[in-house]
Amino acid sequence: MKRVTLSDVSRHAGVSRSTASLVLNGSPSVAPETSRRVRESMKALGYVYNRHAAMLRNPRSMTLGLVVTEVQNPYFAELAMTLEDVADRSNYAVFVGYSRDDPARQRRLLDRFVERSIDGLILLPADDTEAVEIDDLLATSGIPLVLLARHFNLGHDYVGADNVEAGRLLGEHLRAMGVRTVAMVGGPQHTSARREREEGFRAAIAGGKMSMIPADGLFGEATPGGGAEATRLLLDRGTIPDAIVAYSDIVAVGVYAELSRRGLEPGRDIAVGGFDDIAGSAHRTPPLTTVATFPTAIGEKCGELILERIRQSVDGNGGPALDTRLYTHDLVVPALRVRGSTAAWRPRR
Amino acid sequence: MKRVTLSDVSRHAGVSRSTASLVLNGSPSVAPETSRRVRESMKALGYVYNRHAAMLRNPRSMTLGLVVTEVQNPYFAELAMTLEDVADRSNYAVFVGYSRDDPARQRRLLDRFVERSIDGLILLPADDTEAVEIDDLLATSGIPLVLLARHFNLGHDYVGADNVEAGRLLGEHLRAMGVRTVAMVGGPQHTSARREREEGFRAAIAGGKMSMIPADGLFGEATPGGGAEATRLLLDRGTIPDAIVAYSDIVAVGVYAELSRRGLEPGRDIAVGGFDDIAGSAHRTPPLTTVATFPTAIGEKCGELILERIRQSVDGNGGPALDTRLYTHDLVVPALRVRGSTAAWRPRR
DNA sequence: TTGTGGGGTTGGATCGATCCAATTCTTGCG
DNA sequence: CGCAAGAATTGGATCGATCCAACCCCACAA
Repeated sequence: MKRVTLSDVSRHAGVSRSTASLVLNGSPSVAPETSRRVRESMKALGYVYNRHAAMLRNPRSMTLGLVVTEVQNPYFAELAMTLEDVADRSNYAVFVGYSRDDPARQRRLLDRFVERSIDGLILLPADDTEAVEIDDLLATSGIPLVLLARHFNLGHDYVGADNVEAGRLLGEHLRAMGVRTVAMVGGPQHTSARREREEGFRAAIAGGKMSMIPADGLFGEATPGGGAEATRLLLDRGTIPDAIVAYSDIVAVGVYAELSRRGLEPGRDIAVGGFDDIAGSAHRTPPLTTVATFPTAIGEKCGELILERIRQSVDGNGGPALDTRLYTHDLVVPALRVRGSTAAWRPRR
Repeated sequence: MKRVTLSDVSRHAGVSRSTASLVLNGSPSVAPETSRRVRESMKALGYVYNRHAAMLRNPRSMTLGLVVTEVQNPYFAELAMTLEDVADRSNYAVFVGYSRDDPARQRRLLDRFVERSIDGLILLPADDTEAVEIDDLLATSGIPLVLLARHFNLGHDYVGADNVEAGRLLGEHLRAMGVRTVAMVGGPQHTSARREREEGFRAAIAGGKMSMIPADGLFGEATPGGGAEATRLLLDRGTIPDAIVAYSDIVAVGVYAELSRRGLEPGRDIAVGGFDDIAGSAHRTPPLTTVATFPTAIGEKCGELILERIRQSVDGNGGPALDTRLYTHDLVVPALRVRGSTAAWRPRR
């Protein structure tokens, strides 16, 4: 019934507690033979390491915190899974929390994680996150932070897609296709990702013959339902654009649905574009033109970056370098995937 | 730079450490006025609770472990998110790990969680999980376990869909539609879910005029790609069945794609059915007939059950009741959703 | 022979909150 | 007035691993 402790192990192996501890941490100063004996005793007694006890003396918890808004969107799911991969490789455990775009809940999660002394935090910030709050929470606790996929200011490390470039790619493509009127639908209004995609898109079509239908009221949840709803509102306004750009592929699912419901065929009557290139997009009918944003690469880089920051905060003993240090902003280069949803479209004469 | 401790707080408030601790734990025996003062000192000094220190004396870590295979599948994503909801409500933090259907990785995750003394574990077991291994890991550590969505034997608590019933519902529907030949495609071969869905389906069509095409080799990843691949293999065999039953809605995405690629229209040339009723399914073209399996309800019940077991293991001080206790097997009742992918289909004369 | 150095090992103090038994302070009652 | 009962508070021991300075032992050089 009682837990096996390191003392039990050391007694069984005929050494001191200290030596057993050194064995655990793979110290080179312990004799191979001793190490073997201790390791055997551990197995024999069924010893399990008590990380909580260790943590009282040791600054490293080997634990990361990951807060994302949700994971129904396969794009976020891939980010989360990749980050867990990186953590797994480096023997970290991961606390996860879903903010559901609610800053209060996000705050609660962060408190809970800090209480458990995570070594580093990866945050995909909720819409309307109060930057200050996050800032001083982490400043006082000294926990390194990397922002993921969205950012609220540039005073933090950040890894995400180059959304401006992504918007530009899609804009240029549609322009080359001869699209004249276009609307952007869906997506959380105040996020950097939404803003940047639109910004890049506008830049690409600026000065041309293409015009953009104002997006007022066409924002919404990044879900199939949100996409269908926004499309409904758009088409109810009376004019039918040449093309619809969905905030993301998951939103495009709803765009397709609403078009079909009205007897419009996506890709023939209206060109449709998306962002992210999630697993299903190539398998839609018609296959969806989209801008791949490589969540696996983003997750990978984000994971490596937080591990790097943790290393620095430990051996650089958190000096004042923090203030003057240049933050890393890693923007992963997107790639256009032209498929049937735009390729088959022809301008009306 | 130094961490604020409970001693600091108590000194500041002019009480003893013990009293401050009592305040933290909301003991009724401390005077309201004292409590207020201590709480103020905490705020003033910026105290953060150190759960690791507490854990040395206190058996509860207020932390759960959740291991699922993956989360790209929105069905699993919903399970994970709902479980995190329940945990959040009860002030638990959640360790998460993705086994990717790899038993070795699953084992590694569990070790990592046990080391950090989780209070309870929720496991969506990997394909080919060694039951014994899990059993004695948890037996020696005394951590309560609830299996989720899949089970490997009945000697554990389990919450999932009633997959047999789900299969039966879809089988009866197709039978009523006049389907004569049908194939089931996709899904991980050795899981209880796959087996049970097929079992229920077969039971429903037994004795009728309907025949099932053997599924040898038609298993695979539960992804759009896996569904497309299995459908390709099936159709390459030469005969075209009246209906295809996808292991899950996410697999059905691939089935649709492969049919379209061959010029077959899902819902008209071949009826298609799925399982789970994920968010996109109602928005496909044609909308997908499926059996809803209510991941939110399952996650909810699963979360409540593990919390219940934790409560029992604490105050029932882990007596021998464990051996004779009856395990809970909670099967959530599924519901058929008839949509265009079968409703529009008509038998060839 | 004595001194030096280093590989290997050790005891004791320590991290920060909790538990327990003991203590002080009130209040009420015979 | 004395004493019991309860309310509120407290000091010290404790959980289990880590850190640190000290130590032992033996080889080797002066």
